[in-house]
Amino acid sequence: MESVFNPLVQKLEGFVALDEADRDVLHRITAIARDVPARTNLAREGEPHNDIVLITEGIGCRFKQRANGARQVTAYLVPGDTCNLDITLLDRLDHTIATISACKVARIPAPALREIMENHPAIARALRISALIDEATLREWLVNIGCRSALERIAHLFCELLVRLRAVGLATEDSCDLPMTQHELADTTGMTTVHVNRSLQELRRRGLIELKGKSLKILDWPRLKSLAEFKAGYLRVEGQAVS
Amino acid sequence: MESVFNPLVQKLEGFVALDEADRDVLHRITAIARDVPARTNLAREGEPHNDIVLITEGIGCRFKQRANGARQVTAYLVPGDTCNLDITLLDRLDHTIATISACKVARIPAPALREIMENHPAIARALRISALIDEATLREWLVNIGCRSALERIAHLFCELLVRLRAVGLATEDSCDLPMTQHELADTTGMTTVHVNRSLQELRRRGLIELKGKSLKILDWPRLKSLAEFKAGYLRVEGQAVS
DNA sequence: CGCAATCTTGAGAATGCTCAAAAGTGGTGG
DNA sequence: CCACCACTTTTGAGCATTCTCAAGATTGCG
Repeated sequence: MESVFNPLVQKLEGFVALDEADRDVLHRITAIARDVPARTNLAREGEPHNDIVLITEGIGCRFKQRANGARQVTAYLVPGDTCNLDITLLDRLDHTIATISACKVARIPAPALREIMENHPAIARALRISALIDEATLREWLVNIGCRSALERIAHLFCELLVRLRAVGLATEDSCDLPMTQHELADTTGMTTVHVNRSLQELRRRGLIELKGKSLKILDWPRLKSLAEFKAGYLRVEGQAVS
Repeated sequence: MESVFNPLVQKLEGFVALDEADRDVLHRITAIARDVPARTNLAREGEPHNDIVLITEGIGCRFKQRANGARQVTAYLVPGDTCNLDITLLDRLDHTIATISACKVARIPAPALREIMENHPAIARALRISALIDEATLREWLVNIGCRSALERIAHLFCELLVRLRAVGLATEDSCDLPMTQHELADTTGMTTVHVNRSLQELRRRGLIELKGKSLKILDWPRLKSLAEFKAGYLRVEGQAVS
């Protein structure tokens, strides 16, 4: 029963070698995941919270909101992603965590996670690496919004998403689910919905991508990658056929 | 001799209670800081590196650079700031760390820091909190560039800088050093130098700030703060007269 | 004192935004 | 099973913010 597909195990094994006991613990954590509908807050800005959130299915996000309603998505959470390792060190959350699509979410009490990290150094190490990658991703997003044109931003986001989903076995060589709306893509890339729409059309017109319903297919990876100036290094996913 | 001004001690004491031994270790770390000229790289993107960098005087930054030369500053480092706590977990750096003004910089070998963190739990805890705040600041910068107008971005950056420098005793109630050029402010806020210049003039015209040489004075904190929609919470500096 | 970097100004252009409305899509209840 | 409604995507037109290019003024360092 332990050989069930598990994005968390797959992700962490990309960073460290896990033994049977490690995998066991991770399977047990993953097993407590519960269904959460799309567009549901998992933890709200300003609130204290005590659980570490782990996504095992679906896509979630972190975001901050301005008084005028403007929203900035600061991260996408894909299966295998956890949030807020050191959460007990801060009293309140500075941002909101929510689902985008319907998800399965495990909530791990902070003391339980601490115990796991103490007893399983490989897991602890892998989770710390994971947190560093999340931070590097955040920096790359800043570069994306700060230095790239609208077209490049979308292209870069799609490259990143595909690589991350492939790393946990949730994408084929060239396609993956894309559950977010154009409005959410706009909130992610610092653009308006209208301009996201026109940029998507331009990417399609150039034969770089195909969008069918909620599914993204990359038709020309080399050109998309080069347009976005995408270098996957910051994601630390080795062994990607096309990196 | 231990009562010498020490921004690292001052910063960490804002998060946890330190005992004499803790302070002692921090003073010893700080003492090894050496002079580094302005505009000097401390660690380069793509290179492995084994030292934790600590700024004790001056202002530094992290940045990433695109092939076309475009640069995105992803963080400012003020005295008391360290970088890359868990550095040994990743083989190479995803960004460059450099000085902006002339700095004093201590380089702490990773094993030495690990030992300190093991023997001084209060320091370990404070440094972890510090790392979380750095990440929260990164998120706030993403909001800044993604959601705010040119004028608001500069205003927000100035608010943040003043609060951070006050927290380590390096700013008066309303003014601080501002060693970065308008070109560097542009690379920070995702704008062009020309537009930074015009935005600064507008802030001056509105009576919000005063810039003399490399010194920034905030003339109307309430209005500047409200223009930028600045909420200092993410910086976790309590006890600020004007937060 | 002179040179290089920084700051400032001007004018025209482009990227991306606003507002508005139409077309398409999917889910729900009757 | 259909109809309706809300949400999402698409399109158009005009406009604003910000960029580009270029040159002149100022500052500070050697």
